[in-house]
Parts: sequence; structure tokens; C-alpha cells
Amino acid sequence: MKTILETDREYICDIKAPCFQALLPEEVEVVRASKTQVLFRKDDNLTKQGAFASYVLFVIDGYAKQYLEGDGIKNYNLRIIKPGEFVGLSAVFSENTFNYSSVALTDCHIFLIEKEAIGKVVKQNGTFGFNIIKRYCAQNTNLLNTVRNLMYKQMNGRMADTLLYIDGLKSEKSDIFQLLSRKDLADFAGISTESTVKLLKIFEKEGLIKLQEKDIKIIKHNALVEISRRG
Amino acid sequence: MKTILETDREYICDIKAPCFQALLPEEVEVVRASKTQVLFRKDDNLTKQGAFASYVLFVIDGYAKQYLEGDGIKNYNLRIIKPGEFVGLSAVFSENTFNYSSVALTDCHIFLIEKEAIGKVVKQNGTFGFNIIKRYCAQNTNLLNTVRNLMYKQMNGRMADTLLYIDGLKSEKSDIFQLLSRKDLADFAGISTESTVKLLKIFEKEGLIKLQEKDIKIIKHNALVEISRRG
DNA sequence: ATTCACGACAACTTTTTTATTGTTTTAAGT
DNA sequence: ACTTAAAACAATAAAAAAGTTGTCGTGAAT
Repeated sequence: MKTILETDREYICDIKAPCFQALLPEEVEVVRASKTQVLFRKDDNLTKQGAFASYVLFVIDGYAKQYLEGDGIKNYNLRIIKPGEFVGLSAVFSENTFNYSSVALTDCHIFLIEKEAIGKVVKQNGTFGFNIIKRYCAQNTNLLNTVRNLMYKQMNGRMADTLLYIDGLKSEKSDIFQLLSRKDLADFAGISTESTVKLLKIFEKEGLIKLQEKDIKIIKHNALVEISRRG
Repeated sequence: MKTILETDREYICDIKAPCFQALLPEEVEVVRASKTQVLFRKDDNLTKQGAFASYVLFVIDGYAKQYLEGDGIKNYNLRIIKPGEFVGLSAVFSENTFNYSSVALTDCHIFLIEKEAIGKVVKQNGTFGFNIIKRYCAQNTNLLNTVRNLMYKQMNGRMADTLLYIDGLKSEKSDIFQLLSRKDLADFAGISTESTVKLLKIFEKEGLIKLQEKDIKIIKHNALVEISRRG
């Protein structure tokens, strides 16, 4: 049986995120000193849109989805959050509140790191900051693509996008589709659940994909890419 | 259609919590300036045990339950959170993290108030502070009773307690039992779900209560009080 | 050592949620 | 105005979750 300290050290050393590798021992110490670890159970909110954000979340393991809450029942899914990723980074540098919600798709071991600590380390360690900025850039790019998709594509293209995106995660998490309902897929594509169901059936009939319970196998990858491209 | 400002003023003035009445206009302003309002949907976590707490939650309307997370699946329910109550107060004065979880039983309109603001107002306004302390005292008393129950009572007594407690909320929220599953009741009493089901049946057979779908009517109040007292 | 309280498990039923399908409106694009 | 895309609605089917019940085992109290 391990002590808490041993477990902690193991985590901080085993961390896969490239950015933590850049930290000097004393910087690691700053992070360690102001962090806490929490187990979020499946379906727990990691962040709640609009709530005050005094910390950043770092996913040790587990999967979550990040989404925008609308007025009523309509959410829009932005991305799948994977182990080694941050949640709520923007809260550190600009906003004082989380600008999106996220919820655990599986049990998630999460580090919470107070934003002052992250801010301090960023100021001290340029490489670390650089990596953080890189993550921002990636997220920005994703968001721009998202907006583009919403603006210019319709059902078929959006669903193709969604399927390709989720399918791309299979290399790390082969049962990723098991974690997602039709409504989840709909919220990724930004269309209704019913349309999603119908569209998946059509894609299957055309031999593009294969539906096996909740799992979806991509058969004609290129064709989907083409559908996505055409919009 | 109201503007946001009008809505805010309405809320801040309509607040039923006695403690807010004690605030001077400029103190109200401090609170207003550092608050944000969030709609938590049913089943959303208001607080997550172990997560950093930089703010206090004040329930405008809606109901939630507060509970302790155990190792695995076993939670222990502490109380029902009602409109006009605070959540996470202890985070302001002592702990840096929430020491319990809570989850919305209905949609909840919540004010989040940064703890610095609460701290500041408490220092300025003794009456306000006094009210806060009173709330603490009440919570402490409850916790002591809880510990007592867990230590000294067994199934029958605990369930009687639970039923009396929940029933006491009916005056404000007549359909309160509709919001609670058998597991919820079990987690309040600190016994297994199966035992809860059996015990409720027994209580009904003995004419102490009446089960109507999810609702539970107390028939022999005094008898339950006696069972609770005997333990 | 025996009894009693209560949780654990297993089988089953009921209720609730999710998925599916067809039909009808709405609304946007041409 | 006409065509098409996609949401909304409604009805049903299927799957999952919650609730119920009986039996059995374990550990605490006497």
C-alpha cells in the first residue's frame, strides 16, 4: 500500500504532458504545493460554464467532454478531453469564470492547480509558457474549424466530421464510441438527435460505416473525408 | 423583457436570507460586484469534494443535496440545501477546498460570490458576520447530531430520523420526496438501499407511514419520534 | 456460543431513459 | 414562390437504471 506522498510523486513524474517536462525542480514544487487531486466520477461536472474559476484542471487519466451550454436543453460539444490535457486554461489568463462546461465520460483522476501557481511558473519558465501557448493555439485552431463547420457545412458534412474526429481517438481509446450516446454525437455535429439517428443509418446503408451497437466502424474513410470536405 | 441589471436588482432585493438584509448599500455593492449567477441543471454538481473553493454559493431557488463522498460507491447524505442557503461557507474561512460534494435535485439558480468579497463584508459588518456564524453553529449542531446518529442508532432509528427530517421539508416543498430515490434515503440514513426498501415496507405495514409512489406520508408522527429517540 | 442486525448477492419487476422511425412544420437558399 | 434541409413532434421499441424481494453470510453484542 502506497502512501499518499509516494502516489503523488509517481504522478508528477509520470505525467505524460510534454509541458511538465520543461519544469525545473523548484517549479515542479510550486505546482505540487498548490495542487490537489480529485477523483471525478463518471457524469460529474469538471467545470460549469459561468462558475468562478480559480484553478486549472489537468487530466491524469480518464476521458471527458467539453461543451457549451445553450439556453435550454441544447448543448454543443466542443471536444473530447483526454489524459494529459488541461481544462480551464483560459481562466488563468483572461476570464475569471469558466467559459464552458465539461463532464466526465469515465471516472477521471484530476489535478487541480491554483491559477496563481500556473501563472507564476509561466512567468518564470519560458519553455513552459511556450507550451501552454501552443496548447492555446491548437484550441484556437479547433475553435475556428468549429465555427467554419457550423457556418458552411450541413448535416452530412458535420456528421462526417464528427465521425472522423471521434474515430481518430480510437488509437488511444478504442472503445470511445461506447462512452457517447446518439445525443452526444448530435451535439458534436450540431444537429438534432433524430437527424443523427437517420443519418447514421443512411451512412451505413451506403457502406461508409458500420454500426455495431454503440460502436461505429469507419469503412470508407476517404469517402467520409470527401463528404466532410464538400460540406 | 427585463434587462440584466433589473433582474439583478430584483434578486438582490428579493433575497429572503435574513443575513443580506443587514448589509449597507455599499456592502451590497461589494457582493454584487464580485458575484456571478449560474443556472445549475438538475444533477449538476454544485460543489465537488476536494476541489478548490474560491467562492461561496448562495441558492436563489431550487433544491440540492449535500453529501460526503466515500471510497467507492457509498455516499453519505448530509442535508437538503434549500433556497436562501449558502453552500461552501467553510471554504471562506478555513479550508481551501470544498469538504463535501453537492448536487442539484432540481434546476437551481445560484449566486457565486467570491470569498474575498464575503470576507470583506464580514469584517465590515458585524451583524452580517453574526448571521454567518449562526449558520455555522446550526450546521455544527446538525453535524454533531449526525455523528451521534451514526454512532448510537441503528436502522430503525436512522430511518425514522431521515423520514422526519425530509417530512419536515414538506412545508416548504411538498413534493420533496419526489426528488429522492430509495438510494438517496438510504444514503441519508446510512444504510443499504435494500434495507431501506424493506424497512419502509415494514413501517408501512405497522401503519407508521404510507407509501404513495415516491411520496411518503407520515401517519404516526409520535411513534416515529419515539423510534428515533430509542435509536 | 448464540443471537441479532444488517449488508451482500442474486433474481426479478417496474420505471425511466435512450434510440428509432415516420410524419409534419419551419425556415433558409435559390 | 419553390425547393430543400433540418428541426419539431409523436409514437414506439429497446436498453438501462431503479426498485423490490428473498436468501445467505458476517461481525458485533450479549
